[in-house]
Amino acid sequence: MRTPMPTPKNSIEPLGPVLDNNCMRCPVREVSLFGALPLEIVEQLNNPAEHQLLPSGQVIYREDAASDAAYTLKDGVIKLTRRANGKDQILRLITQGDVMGAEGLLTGHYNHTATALTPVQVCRLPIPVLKRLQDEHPIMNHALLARWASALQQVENLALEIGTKKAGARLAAFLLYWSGRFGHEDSLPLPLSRAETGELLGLTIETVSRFFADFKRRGYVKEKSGRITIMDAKALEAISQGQSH
Amino acid sequence: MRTPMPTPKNSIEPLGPVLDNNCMRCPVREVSLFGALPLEIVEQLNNPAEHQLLPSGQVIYREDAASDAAYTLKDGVIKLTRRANGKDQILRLITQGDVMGAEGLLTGHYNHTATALTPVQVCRLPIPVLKRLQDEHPIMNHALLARWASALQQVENLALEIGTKKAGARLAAFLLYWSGRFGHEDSLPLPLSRAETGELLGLTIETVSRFFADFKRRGYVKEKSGRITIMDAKALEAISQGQSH
DNA sequence: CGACTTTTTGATCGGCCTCAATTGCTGTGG
DNA sequence: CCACAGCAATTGAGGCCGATCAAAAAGTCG
Repeated sequence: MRTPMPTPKNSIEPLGPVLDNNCMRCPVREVSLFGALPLEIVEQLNNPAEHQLLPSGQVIYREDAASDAAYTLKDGVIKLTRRANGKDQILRLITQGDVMGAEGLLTGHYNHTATALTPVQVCRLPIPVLKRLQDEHPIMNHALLARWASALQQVENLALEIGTKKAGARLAAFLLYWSGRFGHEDSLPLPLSRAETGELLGLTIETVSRFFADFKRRGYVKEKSGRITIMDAKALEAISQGQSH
Repeated sequence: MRTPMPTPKNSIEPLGPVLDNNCMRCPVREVSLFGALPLEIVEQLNNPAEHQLLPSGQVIYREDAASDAAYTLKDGVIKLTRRANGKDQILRLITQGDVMGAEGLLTGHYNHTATALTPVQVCRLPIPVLKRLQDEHPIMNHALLARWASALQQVENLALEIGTKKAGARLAAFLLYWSGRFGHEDSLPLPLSRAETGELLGLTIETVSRFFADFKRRGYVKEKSGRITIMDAKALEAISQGQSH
């Protein structure tokens, strides 16, 4: 259902089967769970079959399904959603280096549905392997703890936004937050449709579209084929704090 | 505000009557972080000064303050809030056996303001002690991980509720959730004011009051001096799923 | 009992949703 | 290269839900 994107965007390069499956050369190894592990352990882990290139729109796992693996995202963007009352709520956006699905370690099933918003490269980590690493390398627990804490903070921020701010302020805050993840570039990918942005912020397509269009009209943001540029962060900042008009 | 609190803040000194400060006899030891520890370690930990009895309304720590300790709640209810746009959002309700403030382990500061909603008994755990336990007893990390995962799920549920449901459904869902925590009793304490319920659910005092009054009129709930009884869980369940009227 | 706070109820307003139609974009096939 | 189909995004009109403003009623505690 995805694919407004003409280009694979963030992909390191290959569409094709040519993946670099060597953990030692993994571009996100240091920031990943394995950053904490000794190099020789990482070498043992090397299992080409566990590296996957998936197309945009692909569902990687589903809410309530039995969990067999956690994933580290090497490239692309993934949404984690849960469904209530027939409505989907995006609870987290996964970007490069993030871990997802690790809740399977504790509960045995996934808490979300994970869907690729762009073509993605993921590293699949079977739960039993993760369990073993956890036992053999206590340091791994620190890494997991840090991941969990970061996830908790993200969701708390989301609840705070949705619970306290109105539509325009939520959208402005989200754009600023998102730009913070790609701060090094002038323009940044925004692989969320209006519908998905709404599912994240607890708004309808139309409301998101209206405020987005408004921001563009005022020159606060530019948008072109799935990429945006923040033109006036100050203004967005003010709006996100409720000083509208 | 809650009860006007005559007392200072983090006073080590227990105000009330003599507490049973022995960890070995602690009613929540098995469910607490210490449940994982060998008994002889727990004995060493025994430090009477770290057990506190605090009055309702007491602020235990504040958002952004440097964190010196985590806490286990032995008895009572505590709200964890964050502030945005001048509005408070309750992000979690802490009940017996829950741990709070452990984020200080990783970030060095608290992510919320913790306020007692009832008189509470807490067990104070200095961060350095926790760090040491973490190093010396890797099993402790499992306990922490489980706590973090549970907190994450709670907040995700909150975000899901606020993001996808309307007022009446949110309130009904909350009442059911809350009754789930005191399932063994027929009537259960609800130590949240209408204002606080609103801060949790992203609603105003008046909206909460209106729906609450409505539920009572219909006989779905009874309320008497801070305690409620769920009379018709089925009906509330239906409402929480959007099948109103 | 009397002062204060909290809750309830009413009336009105505004923001966001809903329904509906138009415009714009992207990829496809003639 | 253009026409067209199929979506996504935009824009408009109207209605409902919940916020806001205001006041009365009920509960709490000295």
